[in-house]
Parts: sequence; structure tokens; C-alpha cells
Amino acid sequence: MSEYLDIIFDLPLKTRYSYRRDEKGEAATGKRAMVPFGRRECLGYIVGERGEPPAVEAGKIKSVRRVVDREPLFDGADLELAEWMAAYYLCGPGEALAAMLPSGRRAGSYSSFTDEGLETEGLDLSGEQLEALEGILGGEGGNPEAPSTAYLYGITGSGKTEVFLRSADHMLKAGKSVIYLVPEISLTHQTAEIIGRRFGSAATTIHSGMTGSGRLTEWMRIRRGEVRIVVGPRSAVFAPVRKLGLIIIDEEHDGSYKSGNTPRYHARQVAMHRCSREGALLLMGSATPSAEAWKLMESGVIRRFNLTRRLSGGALPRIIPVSLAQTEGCLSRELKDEIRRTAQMGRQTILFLNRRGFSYFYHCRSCGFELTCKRCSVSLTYHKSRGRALCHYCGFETAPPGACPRCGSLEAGFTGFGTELIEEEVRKTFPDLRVRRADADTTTRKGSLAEVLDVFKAGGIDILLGTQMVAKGLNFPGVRLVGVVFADTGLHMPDFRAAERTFSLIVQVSGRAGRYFPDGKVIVQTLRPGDPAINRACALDVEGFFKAELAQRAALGFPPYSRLIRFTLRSKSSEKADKAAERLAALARPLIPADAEILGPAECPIGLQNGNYRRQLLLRGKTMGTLHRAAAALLEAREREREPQVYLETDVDPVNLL
DNA sequence: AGCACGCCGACT
DNA sequence: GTCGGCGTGCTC
Repeated sequence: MSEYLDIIFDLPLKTRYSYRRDEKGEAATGKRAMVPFGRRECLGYIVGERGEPPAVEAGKIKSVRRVVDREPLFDGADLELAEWMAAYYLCGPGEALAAMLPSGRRAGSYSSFTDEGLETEGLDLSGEQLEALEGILGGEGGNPEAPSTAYLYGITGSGKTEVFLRSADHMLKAGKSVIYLVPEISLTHQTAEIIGRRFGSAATTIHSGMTGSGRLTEWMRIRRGEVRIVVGPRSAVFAPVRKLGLIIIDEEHDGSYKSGNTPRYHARQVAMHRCSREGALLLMGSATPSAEAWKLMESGVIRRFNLTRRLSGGALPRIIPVSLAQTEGCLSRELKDEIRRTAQMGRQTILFLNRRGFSYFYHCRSCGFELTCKRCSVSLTYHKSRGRALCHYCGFETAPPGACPRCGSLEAGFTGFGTELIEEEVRKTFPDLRVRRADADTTTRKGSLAEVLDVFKAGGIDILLGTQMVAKGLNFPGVRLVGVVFADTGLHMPDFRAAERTFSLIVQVSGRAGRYFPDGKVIVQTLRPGDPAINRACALDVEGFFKAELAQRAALGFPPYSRLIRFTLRSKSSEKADKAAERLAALARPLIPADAEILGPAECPIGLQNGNYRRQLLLRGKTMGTLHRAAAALLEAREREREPQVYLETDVDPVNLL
């Protein structure tokens, strides 16, 4: 009966293409097929079947080569989700579908647990935990048929995981399925192990590193309802579980929930959409929520549950901000003393270096003045080639002052820190201690990070120098001291989320110290000892931080008080990039509604990457609806006049503005 | 995104 | 005289 199949591709195309099907065939929707497309063979997704030929010349219609799958990979609900994603993230529906499916892109591989779950119950819950659990599962009016969004806000070590597990258990017992999201890399494995022990063969993990021949198999098991709890990183939000009852987002603030390539979806956004669509509960948790989540909690849209006490006897560490202003080099007297003392006690130190790279910011050694944009309140970045300081949001530029504009001191200028420098100094200062570095550069080989961490755990390292990767959720009982070498790095990023990231990083990192002893210590080195974000982090004052931060965001009109869509232009030629950016802005101007505006075009904070010159244009508006319409119209207008050798990337709700 | 078709410069 | 640059248009 249905002689034709409608197919979409993992390409930036909106169009569905119709093909004559091979045989009469059985149901094909939801399967993949190899088809001739242009002058090549492509794998496409069958999204529909039709009896009538499509409205194109009959001669153009080609035939399906072969249908690849025996069973469908996706159903109508999945397709609907893909279509929603395409509209929301301004990509092709096929691209969205490809990101959702296990075979598409690098969506990760799946592996199941074989043993039966044995540890059905964990420890007894504390009063706080119990109260939170009841509140979460009860819903506002105690109505489980109208679930909502809940947030478990609790300090590190306060037992969020156990509440997550109990919530999951509750849903499983009610016959529903659960998706449990964890940040990429470090946490996946630990959590997967716990879940595997607890729920046995009803559970599955998705880990992103491995490749397996049977990775579709687990996907199919989930679809058939044989697996009812799935643990994994952001792509696991698409797991095709039956009767979705709950999505858990652990460490909700974590940046890895936002995809770095097209479609640049945010797992939290997708989870919200899925949950409201499928009538499921969304449960997030963190010690340092994102500003977005915090605002929603304040306004009551998200129900908040607090965990305020650390379990397992560990006290919160003392967090001490230390000024670097008078320090030669990068290790303060206080930090050196404390490292020595810690080593003498036979315990360990983690020195935390946040991201390296281009933190060249204008700083006065005398009065601490820093050069920022008046309009955007982000650091101005020095541009060597032209000798100017620029704002990467609005494009404002100025000549860098020779003397400090505030106090007139000549000890002012652009400075920055590098990781190699720090490592060298640490080794020189402590020649007798065992020092190891664990960052992206030194641990590129798979398993080499795990090796370093194992050695560290076994006590074979005195000082671990690490980046983000050691900050997340890892527990090392031997650690007494955590040193944040230069807390300001994040603050100097020309990004309106700089303070939020810095704050959350310090709080998260401090959670690594003294988890099992009462004498944990954290030293936070900074050039801005008076900085409110740093001070509030040291005081673990999350409420105070967000009160100030949200007021600031509101005043400057940044998220969560507005929405953003970012367009990035890339080209080998800086002239072409500039021209394309100007052209894009010109196209955008007449399309922008009254309640929205264009920021830029400006050079991206990372203005040259891999030989590509990068420019950006931001669309900012009160609501996403009007922004979406403008952005869609802009993309359509641009399609008509192609810019050669210039690539355009679209990012809805950008998290990183680098 | 690919991939071919097509129209202008320096090479066996 | 051709090889090859990359601009532009299409893919059922």
C-alpha cells in the first residue's frame, strides 16, 4: 500500500526526501536506510510512509537501497522530540535525531549490568533526607499524577545521592522508568557502579568513551522496557525508556550538560521538555545551582529541598582567602607553609589550577584596579596586534592606559598565569615532595588519568596539580589541603558567567578537602581579596552570592533575566570573517523586534582558533519566542546569500561565550 | 554537509 | 592549448 518512504538526513536540511521502497516490505518508520542522495549513498532516517507519490517530478524519485534495521530505532514520540529540538536549537530535524540515537555521531556506547541487584537499601536516611524525599515524591498537593520539578540543594557530602537513589527506587516500584544524568568523565563511573549494585540488570550505563559492536542492543533493550533505569551523561537524556517517571540531573550546574556541537542542546532543557511532555518528575541537585535554577527556585517554579548537614562525620573545611598582591611568583607564604605542614602530617595536597590559557587582563599592582567594559561589566582583553583593549560582547575598544586610571600608579598592565610556570615553581619549592600533574595535556591517553588518581589514592603522590577533572565529585580520604592557585582566572574570562563559575568552582573544590577528618583546609589565592564572589565562596554563602549576582544580571540584562542566541562566524581569513559578521548584523537589524537587540558584531574572546578567525553576534531578548522567530528569519535570509569560506554556528542559550 | 558543474589563471 | 582554482546550486 504505502509505496514511498519519507527520509531525513544528518545534514542541516529541513526537507524530507521521498523514496520508492524496495519491496512491499513491512513497517519501516523508525528504521534507518541506505539511499542514493545526490551523487552519493547516505544513511537516512525513515520518518514516514506514504501511498501517494511526493509532489516532485516522477523521474527524480529514486529507490531505497536497503533498510538497515530489523526493528525501529525511534518512534513518533522520539520524532516529535527531534522536531522540537530542531525548532528550539535551530538545526535540521535529522541532525537532532542523529544526536538522539546511539548510532548517530558520538552518542556513546551502552553496557548493561548482569548481576541481580543485591543491596536493595542503603543506609538509613537522616531526618533532612527523609523530609526531602517525602517532599519530592509527594508533589505540591501530594498529587503524583501531576509531577513537577524539584531541586535538591545541599552541601557536598550531605547525602544527595541517597535521596536520588530512593526517588529512583520509588519510581521503579511504581512501574515507571528513570533516567539518571551525571556530568561527563569522572562521575559517570562511580554513580554507574552504585546504581548497578542497587538495581542490577534493570539498569544500564552509557559511557561516552568506549565503542562496542552491541551498542544498539542496549538501546533496543531500553526501548522494549527491559531496562528501566539508565545512567549516563547528557546524551542519556534521550534514552527511550518506557513510561518515563523521573529524570535526575546530578550536579545540575555542570557545564558538560550543554553540548559542544550541533545541535547544541542543553540536557536540562531537553529534560524539562521531556518531563512536561511525558508527565514525569524532574529532580535536579547540586551544592552550587546554576543561576537559572536558583531564580526558578526563588520564584517557586521549582520546589527546593535543602540538605544542610554533612554526613559521615566530616566537618566543612576552613576556607581562607589569601592575597597574592605582595607575592613574588605564584605560591603565597601561607600556601607554602600549609603544604609543608600537610606533608609533615603524612597527608596530601591538591593544587587546583583552573583553566590555563589566555587570561591576560589589566591589573594595577598598587590599588587592584581592573579594566572592564562599562556596558557589559566583563574584563577587557588585550589585543596584541593592534595594541588595544577590547570588549568581546559589544565590541567597545580603548587604548590600554599606561598608568592606572584610578591611582596613577605605573605598576599597572596586562598580566596572566600559565600552568607550566606553576608546576615549575612547585617542584622548585618542594624538591623532596612527589608532584604530579593531571590535566588535559598530560592525560590525553585513555586511562592515564585513572592511573594518576589511583597512585594518588594509594598515597604515592604528595601534591597533585590538577585542573577541572580533579574537582568533580572525587573523594580522596588522604587529602587535607586544597589550594586554589589563582581563583581569579575565571573572573577574568570575558564572560558574564565568570563570577558564577568562579564561585561554584571554589565551593566544589573545597568539598574535596577533609571529607573524613575535621581538619580540612582550603587556601584560595587571589589578586582580589575583596571580591564578593570569592569571599562568598570562602564563606560558603550561596544565598548571599546569588542575591548579589542575580541583581547584577538583572541590571545588565543578562540571563536568567534575558535569553540569548549566539552566532559564531569562522573563517581562515580575518577580512572574510569581519565582512560576514557585518553582513549578518545588517541582515539581522530589520528582523529584530522591539523587545530584543543585537550585541556586536565583535571578535570572539578566543578570536583565533586553529587558524580560524572568529566573530560573534548575539541576539538578546526578553523571551525565547520572539528571539526564535528573529533568528529563524535571519538564518533563512542568510541562506539566500552564501558567504564562501565562512562557517556559521548557531547556539541557542549559549553557556560558553568564548 | 558533500559533491559536481562551470567559468577564469599558470603550466606539462 | 589543458589542469585546476573555488563560486554556486542541488540533493527525492
